[in-house]
Formats: sequence, C-alpha cells, structure tokens
Amino acid sequence: MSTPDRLIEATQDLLWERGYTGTSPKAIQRAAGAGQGSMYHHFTGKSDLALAAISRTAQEMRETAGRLLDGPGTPRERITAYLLREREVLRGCPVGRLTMDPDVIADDALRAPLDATLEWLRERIATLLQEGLDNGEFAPGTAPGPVAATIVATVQGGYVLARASGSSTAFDSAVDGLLSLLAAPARTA
Amino acid sequence: MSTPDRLIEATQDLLWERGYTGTSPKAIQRAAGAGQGSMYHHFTGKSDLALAAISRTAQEMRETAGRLLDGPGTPRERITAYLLREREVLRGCPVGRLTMDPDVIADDALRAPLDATLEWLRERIATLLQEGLDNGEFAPGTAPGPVAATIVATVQGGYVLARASGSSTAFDSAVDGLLSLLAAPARTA
DNA sequence: GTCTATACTCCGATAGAC
DNA sequence: GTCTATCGGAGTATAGAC
Repeated sequence: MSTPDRLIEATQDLLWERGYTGTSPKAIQRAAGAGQGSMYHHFTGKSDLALAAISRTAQEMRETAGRLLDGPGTPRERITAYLLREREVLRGCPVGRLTMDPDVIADDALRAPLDATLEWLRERIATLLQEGLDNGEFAPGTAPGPVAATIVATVQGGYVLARASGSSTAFDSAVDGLLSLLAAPARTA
Repeated sequence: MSTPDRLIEATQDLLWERGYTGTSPKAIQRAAGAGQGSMYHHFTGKSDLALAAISRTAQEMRETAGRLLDGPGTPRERITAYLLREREVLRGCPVGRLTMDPDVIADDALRAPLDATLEWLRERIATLLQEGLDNGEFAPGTAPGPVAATIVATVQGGYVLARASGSSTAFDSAVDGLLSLLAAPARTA
C-alpha cells in the first residue's frame, strides 16, 4: 500500500480509538511506519490528514449501512437488519465519536463529513419508514423523519451506554427496546 | 469559594467542553485562578482532580434528572418532562461525553461514576415505565428495561446528532420520534 | 497553602540535506 | 519522497522556599 494510504488508515484507527485531540502526528507516523518528513510531504499537517481519514471513514460507514438498508427484505426487515448487525460496540461509532471532539466540531471542514453521513443515514431510514408505512408494516401515524432520528440516536446513544458500563449489553437492550416500540401495528383497524 | 472547590468547578467545565485528554492542568489552574503549587497541594494530579470533578458532575446530573422524574404528574408525564426539559443541547451531556475518552474508560475509578449515573437513570425510568404500565398509560407488552435503555440512548444519541449538524433540531426530532413511539396505540393483543 | 524554579517529554511544524 | 535537525510551546509533574 502507498504511504499516503498507510497514513490515512493509521489516522482512521487512531481517530476512532483516541479522537482528534488524543491523536498526535508522531503516533500516526509510528502506526503507519512513516517518517516525519514523509507525512508532511504528503499532507500539510494534522488537520489535513484528519480530513482525509474522516472522509474515508464516513464513506466506509455509508457503504456498510447501505449494504443492509438497500439489501434484500421488506423495509422493516432492512431496518431491523441494520439495527441488529454485528458491531464492535465497545469501540463506539467512528463517526459519532468525533462529534464530542471540540476541535473537530469547531472546524466546518472536519465536521461536514460527520453531518453528511448521519444526515444521509437518517434520510435513508426515513425513506424506508415511509415505504414501510405504505405497505402497512408500521403503525399509521408514524412520522418517518422524527422516528428515523430516534433510530439513529438510539444507535449512537447505545454506544455511550455500552462504553459507560464496559459491556455491549446496554447497546443490545436499547436496540431491543426500540424494535419493540416499532413493532407491528394492530391488525384490527 | 475555597480553592479546591474552584479547581473542581473549573475541571468540571473543562471536562465537559474538551474531555479528559483535552484538559490540561495548566488550563484548569488558569480557569480556577489557582497556581501550580496550589493545585498539586490539594490534589495528587490530573486524574485525582478529574475524579472529584466527574463525581460531582454525576451527582448534579442525578439531581437535575431526579427533580423531574420524581416530580409531579403521572409516570408518562414525568418521562415526557424529562425528555423535553431545557438543555444546552450543543454542549452535549457532561457525563455521556466522557465515555468517548479512552483514558477515562480505561480507568475504572473514573468510569464508575459514569456507569452508576447512567445505570441509575435507566433504572429510574424503567420503574416509571412499570408504574405507567400498571395504570394503563403505556401499551401492554412494553418492556420497561429495554425501553428505558432506548429512552436514555435516544437522549445521548440526540446530542451526537445535534453536534454533528451544529443545530439542536436533530435532538428535538429524535425526542419527538421517541415520544410518538411511546404514545402509539396498543399494538400487542 | 501558595509561590517560583526546574525537569523531561511530547506536540505540531519547518528547513534543508540526500 | 524520505531523512535528520531544529524549534517554541505545552503537558505533567516534583522540589523547595516562603
């Protein structure tokens, strides 16, 4: 792999693990097996490299989620598959994690990929909810936009609960609760 | 106020804003108006001071949430009041935020107050859900434990969405969606 | 209790040789 | 492209005077 690619991947890993403030150029160089001069030859500095890493992470997250949300099954089944997919829960979300970093939030260029990714996810799920409403899979009156936000928030917050407790159980519990709330509408109507 | 108190309060603010890694002893001293020697006289170091600050923040959060969850109204009304309470959404949750800090999560003493607080909140809400089930305010079949986890996760995740977008709208939307799901007519026969 | 002095390392970057 | 040298500042303390 090329040196820039190794630098970007190392930065992705470190940003996920330690955040922007907690990630130093030196640590990136060590992880990538690249020297100081090499890193500053390919990137103008830490923030430039972080932008490349965050953009790539955001893209990868879209692909991962998209495979399930655009996959086989009914709208409800796809949302369920997304919620129940295998996750390294205790590592947290590589995108959502960065929203707690003030230096990332303060920089519009770094924040943009985070916003775009979570917004894309919310929209994609809202569309599925609408399709599920149309085919009777969800309770009439379900508001796709807000409920999609709830779904994304539950996942993001599930990571918080899991990391606080040191166990993925809390994440699973939050998802279970959400799925039960989304359960099939009464057949009586 | 005493010097230790000023140091603790300054640390609380900085941990909320910048996290553990992003908070330096020097910044704490500046914010507290205390000197180097003074800080190290009252606390053994950064982590000791952080423990005091985190414990106090956790206690304050319990009191704030408790005032609404133990307040007037039916169980459903109290949960709703908790979800709709005024928040400085873009600042995030001073407790949840720290779960993304690897140095906090790696230290059981620092992690314990986070876990205890979120666990307390989840339990308190689960109890209210059970009471609401008993008086018919929630759909039969609602599982108090998991749904309580969903409620707490939605709030924590709402902060993530809001900070990503730079607006509190996404938080409000996630809460709206959650309230609508909790208000849905009985779907389990 | 608080102050200043000191120590050693890392941070984030630039400069210039090869 | 990559290396080494260098830089001013910040991080996280410890020591000892007052």
